[in-house]
This record gives sequence, structure tokens and C-alpha cells, in this order.
Amino acid sequence: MKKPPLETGPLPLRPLDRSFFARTPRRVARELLGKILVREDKTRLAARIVEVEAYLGIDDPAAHAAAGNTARNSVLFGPPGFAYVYFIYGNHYCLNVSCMPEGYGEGVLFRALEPVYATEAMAQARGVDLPTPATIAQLRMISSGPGRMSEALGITRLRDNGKDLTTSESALWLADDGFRPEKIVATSRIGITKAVERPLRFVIAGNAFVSGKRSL
DNA sequence: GAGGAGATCGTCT
DNA sequence: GACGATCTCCTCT
Repeated sequence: MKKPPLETGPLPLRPLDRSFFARTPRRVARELLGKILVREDKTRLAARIVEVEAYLGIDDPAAHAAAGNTARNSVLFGPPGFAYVYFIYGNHYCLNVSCMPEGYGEGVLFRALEPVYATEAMAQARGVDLPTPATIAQLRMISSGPGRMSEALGITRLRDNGKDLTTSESALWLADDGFRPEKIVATSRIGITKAVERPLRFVIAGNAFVSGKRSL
């Protein structure tokens, strides 16, 4: 319908190091926009991060960590740069990365991705039939939304909870390819009932793959 | 195009 | 036993 869906960064993929995540989730969230989430499967799948939310630990009523350190969310309270995957609404998995030094329970939720490599394989994992050429509306069905992107990359709690996202040895990792978003917009978080007003959702302005009815 | 409700199950009370 | 950091389908306009 409008702008080209796939943009590729100028550099080869380089893993983000642990110190990147040892900061506040607000900063990590902003800087994760434009980075690449890589799944090493039969083939390599990769998609650009276009929408995230920051969750501020035990003092954030909307955060899972507000309940304290439990068996479910313990990865959040561990060292930074690890995957916290949880199951929600009986249907969906959602992916977070732990932030801050050990003990804080803070993290960033991944909400939407723009397919970059192996788009066809991701569509297949979602049960989406992609015609050629596919429209933006069809491509959006692959990974615009936390549950959708997890299904597209085959992310489950059993398989991925606790994975180190800072090394390309991992089957799931985060990379920088040199791409930098032009403009970032902060809005209130989605799907929560507490602390609704705080502007902790961050999106790449104008990106068609941001979740919701319209991109900003 | 908008709005509402069902699906479905792990986790915590 | 209730509910949730969601998605899809269905109905109504």
C-alpha cells in the first residue's frame, strides 16, 4: 500500500553485549528499537524490533515482577540479557529480556517485529499464506503483536525461557546491524489495567509493523 | 470499520 | 477458582 516493508542495515550482524542490558529498561527499550532479533532454526530467521515496552520491576504495578520473585518470573530477577518467556490467555507466548544488574526484576517486552530474513518461513510458522507480491497488510499478520511475533519465531517457554540473548551461540539472540531509527515515539502501554498512564511503550515512528490499527 | 466475546491454561491466591 | 503484558472471529453498522 505505501512504503517498502524491508530495510536492511549497512553492517553485518553483531551481538549486543551484556552491558547493553545492565541499564534501566527505559533506556534499553529505546535503544532496542531498530535492532535485530535472530532465531537460529533449520534456517536463520531475523526480524527488526519496531515496538517494545519497559516494565520497571517491583515498584511497577503493571509488571509481573510486582508480585516479587516467583518460579514464573525468576529470570527477570537474574542477570541482564536473558529471555523471560511467559504464557498468557491460554494461547500465546510473550518474550521479554531482563535488564539492570541481578536482583531488580526489570525488563523489556518485545511487542512487534518487521520481518527481514526468511519472511516466508515466519509466515509459514504463523499459518499465513503469502502471495507474491504480498501487501503490507498481509506482512503485518506475521509479527505485529507480542503473541504473533513469538509464534513466527517459534518462541515458547519450554524452549527459550532463560536463554542468553547476548551470544550468537544461542538459538535466540539480539544483534545490531547498524540500522538507526529516525524517530522514536513514546506512548502508554497496551493491555494493562494498572499504571496505564505511564509512557513506557516505545515505537519507531511511521513504521508499518507497529501493532494496533494504525501506525503512528 | 468498530466493538464484543470466546478460546484456553499456567500461575498465583 | 479467578484472571491475564493476546488474537481471532463474528456481528452490527
